[in-house]
Order: sequence, then C-alpha cells, then structure tokens
Amino acid sequence: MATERTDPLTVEVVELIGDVVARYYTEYEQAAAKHSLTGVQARVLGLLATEPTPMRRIAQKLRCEPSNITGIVDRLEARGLVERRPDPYDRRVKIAAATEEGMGTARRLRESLDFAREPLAQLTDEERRGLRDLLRRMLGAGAPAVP
Amino acid sequence: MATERTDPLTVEVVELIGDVVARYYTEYEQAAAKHSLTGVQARVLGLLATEPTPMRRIAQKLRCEPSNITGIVDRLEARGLVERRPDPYDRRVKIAAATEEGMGTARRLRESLDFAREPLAQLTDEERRGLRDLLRRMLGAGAPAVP
DNA sequence: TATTGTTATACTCTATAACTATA
DNA sequence: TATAGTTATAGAGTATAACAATA
Repeated sequence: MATERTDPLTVEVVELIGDVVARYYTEYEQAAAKHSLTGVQARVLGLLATEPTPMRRIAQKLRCEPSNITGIVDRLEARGLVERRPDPYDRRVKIAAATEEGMGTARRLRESLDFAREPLAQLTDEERRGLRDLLRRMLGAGAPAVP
Repeated sequence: MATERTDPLTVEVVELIGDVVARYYTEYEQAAAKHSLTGVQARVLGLLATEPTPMRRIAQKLRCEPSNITGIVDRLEARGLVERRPDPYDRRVKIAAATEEGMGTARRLRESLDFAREPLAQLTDEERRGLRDLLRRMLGAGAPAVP
C-alpha cells in the first residue's frame, strides 16, 4: 500500500537519507579511485576478499548480467588482485578469488571508508543501538536481500 | 583524525548504512528505468525540475566533468523533457530547464520513491526527529556539500 | 587572457544475444 | 536439454584534451 506521509518532517528525513546515500556513494568511488579501482571493481574485490565466489554468483550479488562479470574480473585479474580457480565438482564453473595482494588492497580500501564510522563515533552506545534498530526496520520493510 | 571504533555495534551500524545505500540506489535506478531514464538522467531531470541551471553548475552538483553534461542534456532534450535557454546576461552560458512534460515526469518519479518514505511511516514523530538529527550530524561531520 | 559549452577520444559498465563446454 | 562462462555488440557515463564563442 502507498503510505501517505508528506509532512515536512518526513520529507526532510527522506531528503537527508538521499543526501547520505549520495555522500556515501561519492566517497566510496573516491576511495576506490585512490587504489586505481572503479567502484564496481572495488565492490567485486571486497566480495571476493570475503569469500571466493563463482562468476554467476557475483552477478547475482551485483544484480547485473553475468556477461558483465567476465570483463570486471578480467581487469582485476590482469592486475594480479584476483584469480580464477576451477570448481572441482563442476567443470563449467569458475570460482573467482582474491589473491594475497587483492586481500591487502581490499583491507586498505575497507579501512579508508571513514565517512560512516567517524560521525558514528560521536554517538553514545544508546544512540547507536537506536540507529541500528531503525535501519534494521527500514531494511526489513521491503524486498528481500540477496545474501 | 582517524576515529578508532571497531566494536561490533559500530561495525554492524556501518554495514547497515552500506545496505541502506545499496538498497536506495538500486530502487532509484529501477524507478528511473520505469520512465525509461538512466539514474543520472533522472538526477539531472530532478535537478532541473527544481530550478533551471547552467550546464557548468549541473556538473558541479553531480561532481563530474562539464563535458559529460552535454550528452546527458542532449538525450533529455531529444525526448522533450528538457530545453536549453540562453542566459540574457552572459551569451556563453546555456541554462538547462525542464519542460512542462519534464516537470510531470520528475514529479511522478519523485512520488514513486517509496523506499524511504514507507518504513519511515512506522516511526513515531519522536523517532523521526531523532533520526533527522542523527543524519544531520552525519552529514555535517565531513566535507562541505555542493548546494 | 580566462571562461562556457562543445567536440573528439578512450575506457568502463551495462544489457542483449549468440556461442562453447560442460552437465 | 539445460546451465556456466564467454564473446560480440551497442548504448550510456566518465575523464582528458582541444576547440570556438564570448567575457
């Protein structure tokens, strides 16, 4: 059902969320660029640093077509940050995984994302818990995530 | 200064913010696609629906190179959603503005962005005020915005 | 001289469709 | 036959550099 809330307070909060999103996204791109990575390359590298993943699965997580992953992994592989491994149980499948160097780059990238962490540090534990519960509710209200 | 907060609660909140950003971004792109617009085109149209803007200023707001705006406005103009007007005070400047049709598209686009508004409706006014203040603090803590 | 918008170029990301090698 | 990954293609967004018109 369409929820009708057009009071000034709600409108302001919606706009603020849009601002936070734009800000977060911009800073993520800039952090990636400092490592000579595009935003998408950084996202894939971060994914593979957490867990080696079949090509198709990467596409699902990024919500894009599988054919696009080929090129993205190609470019990461050409820089020695990622490698393709065979799947011992299905010879059609290729599992992309971060190399040692890729793991290091992913870690430095993660640590440089201070935008969210810094202002959060100004909050009390109580406020942080409140924010956490609020965000959970926002995320739980709609479509399912792709884990 | 680098703020060191790596306790589980802060880490979880940072991850949740990342999730909200990803979710917001995805839904924005989908809403734009329903009007046969790319995300960037939708952003520019939304900007021009609020206020006619010189080409260079659009680039500043989007934080990209001015040369890119030419093509984006070209495509919006080809569809009759935007038009270029001369600046009476400086003949070098072209002011991009939404047409009547563009205003309508921008309005429908705005109204279809329910992701943020719906879960927000579940909160009390008190909670909404708390969230607003929190988001303001987050946005105020870092680099200056481009108004 | 400096600035505005544009053009030209190269690269990346994207979806679509067709291909290959496996299953 | 169905699926995983790839290739080929076309469109869009991006940065860089060079250009014409105007300030």
